[in-house]
Amino acid sequence: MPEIYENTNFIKEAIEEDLKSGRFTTVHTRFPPEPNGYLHIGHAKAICIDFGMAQAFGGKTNLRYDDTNPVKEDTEYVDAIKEDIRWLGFDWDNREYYASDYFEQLYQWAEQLILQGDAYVDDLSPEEIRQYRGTLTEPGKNSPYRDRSVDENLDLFRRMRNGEFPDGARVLRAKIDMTSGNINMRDPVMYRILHASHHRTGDKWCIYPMYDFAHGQSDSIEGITHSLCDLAYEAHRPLYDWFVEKLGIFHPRQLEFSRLNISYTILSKRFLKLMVDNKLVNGWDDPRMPTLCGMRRRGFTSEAIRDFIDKVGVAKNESVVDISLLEHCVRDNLNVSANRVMAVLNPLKLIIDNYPEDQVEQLEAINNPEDDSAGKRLVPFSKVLFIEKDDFMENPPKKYFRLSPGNEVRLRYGYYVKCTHIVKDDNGEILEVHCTYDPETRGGYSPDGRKVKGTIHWVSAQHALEAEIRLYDRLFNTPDPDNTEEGKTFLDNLNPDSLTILNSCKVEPSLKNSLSGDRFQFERQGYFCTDLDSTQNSLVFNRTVSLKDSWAKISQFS
RNA sequence: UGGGGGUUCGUCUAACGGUAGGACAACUGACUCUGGAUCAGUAUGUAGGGGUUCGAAUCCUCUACCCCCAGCCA
Repeated sequence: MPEIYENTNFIKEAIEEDLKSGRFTTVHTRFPPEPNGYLHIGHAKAICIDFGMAQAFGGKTNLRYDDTNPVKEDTEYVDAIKEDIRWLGFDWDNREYYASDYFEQLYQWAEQLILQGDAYVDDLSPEEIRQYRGTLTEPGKNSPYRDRSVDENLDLFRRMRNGEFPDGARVLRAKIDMTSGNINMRDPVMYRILHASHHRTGDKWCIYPMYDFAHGQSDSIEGITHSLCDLAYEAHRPLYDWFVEKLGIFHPRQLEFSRLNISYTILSKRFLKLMVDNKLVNGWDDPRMPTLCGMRRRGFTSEAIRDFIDKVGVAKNESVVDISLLEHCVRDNLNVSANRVMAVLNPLKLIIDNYPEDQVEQLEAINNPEDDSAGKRLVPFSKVLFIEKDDFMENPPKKYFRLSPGNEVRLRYGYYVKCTHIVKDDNGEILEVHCTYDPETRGGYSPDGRKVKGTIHWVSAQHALEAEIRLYDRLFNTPDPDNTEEGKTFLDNLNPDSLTILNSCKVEPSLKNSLSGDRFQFERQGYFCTDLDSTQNSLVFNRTVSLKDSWAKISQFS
């Protein structure tokens, strides 16, 4: 498992104190996803914290599905979630649990609370319960069914289990305090009637526990010492504590941290699902999605994501992390791990007039200057090449170091070439750039020591492979997509240019056998990976992230 | 105008009564066969007011602002 969380944070400090004080002697955490959707990078933060904290103290982490609501959950998600956690680099050994494993125990505990006079069956309708609950500023009032006898409660609850009542007819409630300032303590619902088939227990149950009655006790059963969750559950902690205290069972400690937010990004299962369902993106694993499967397909490495989560830190401040930090982490990781390769996205023909017609040279190129062990490769060179359209300008501005009439540049790993003239079509569009090369500069060095300012990449026309290249950009064009004016939604902030498909790109022949998931740096362009759709005869690459481009910055000011 | 949290460079995050530090972003410059990478440097911050103290981001107090809670969701 990856090393993570060498940095300190308030949770780590709290755990240290607990160990020191003897409140706990070991550290055991859990990651509790609900199997109702795909994991996104917000979950990655929780995963890294849950597993990372346990690991920091030599403890364990359980995977536990929080599957208490059969109408929303599906086994489809169970496997996807496991795959994503493993991909991220974490392992729960054989400790794969389900809240539904504990349904019988939870039921018994519910009866115990009834026997203790701490729970009652309520016949109020959902609407009435809402009314009786009061508001944020007014206390609630007791249900007329609140003072039923233990025997009656027990009888009714057993009949709820037996399926004698329709959905919504009754609920089991904790008897706490209808006047509490904390609305969660105003006799919260423990069980509801749901005649629905559960993905694991099938039709065995028609009553299902609520989150609040399931989570803490599940933690307790598993011996979880530190139950780490997001700030939303802070107001539920008194209830969490209340249940385990009343039941007299092992009492884990719940600690809350702020969830991850990223600029130009939406991290809401509901919104992500909306985009998938409305085909605004091509599925959960669309490379533009912040889902782990989407990011994986995009070419992100799990190392980069873990590094990002680590750099973001753990605190209680509600914060929005700049997406540029994520991009930095991806570049940082890919820079040292991805092999370099030459690819021309928008081809322009470059003809070397003084190069022998049928000659082909194999030029040596370095695979990764950051990693000697990556070795070298040979790239074929010939008279007719493709270069990037952007790398030629007929009337260049100042500080443009690339090819232009009369100017000399270096073809990477190749020769110095000097532009002599261009050929245009009737519309004035440049068809060919002609140049001459200096045979003395093979490999990219000149014996007379003269310097060229620019180095451009190229692909030999007769050896080039055709490829489709998908350019991805941020999905939204505003930093806070969900913050919209009246009458608009986050969908109005979708970036119409988040996907650009380039169809006749030219890539060097070494890419012929690349496999889905392979990552490369296309020199001077960015990091790319071979897409799932790619085949040997029809190559497809995704742009993971562009390289930092200081020319773009210079040119935008001139 | 109930309850619970929060507020430190543009953005995240440290500092636990003793020089406000790091990362990303930005801007200089150096170097470079990727206008990449790397290196060096610059600027920017304790929400506000009182108080305690030799000394306060840190302790006390008042104020302001932000977030969460009124699902038979999690």
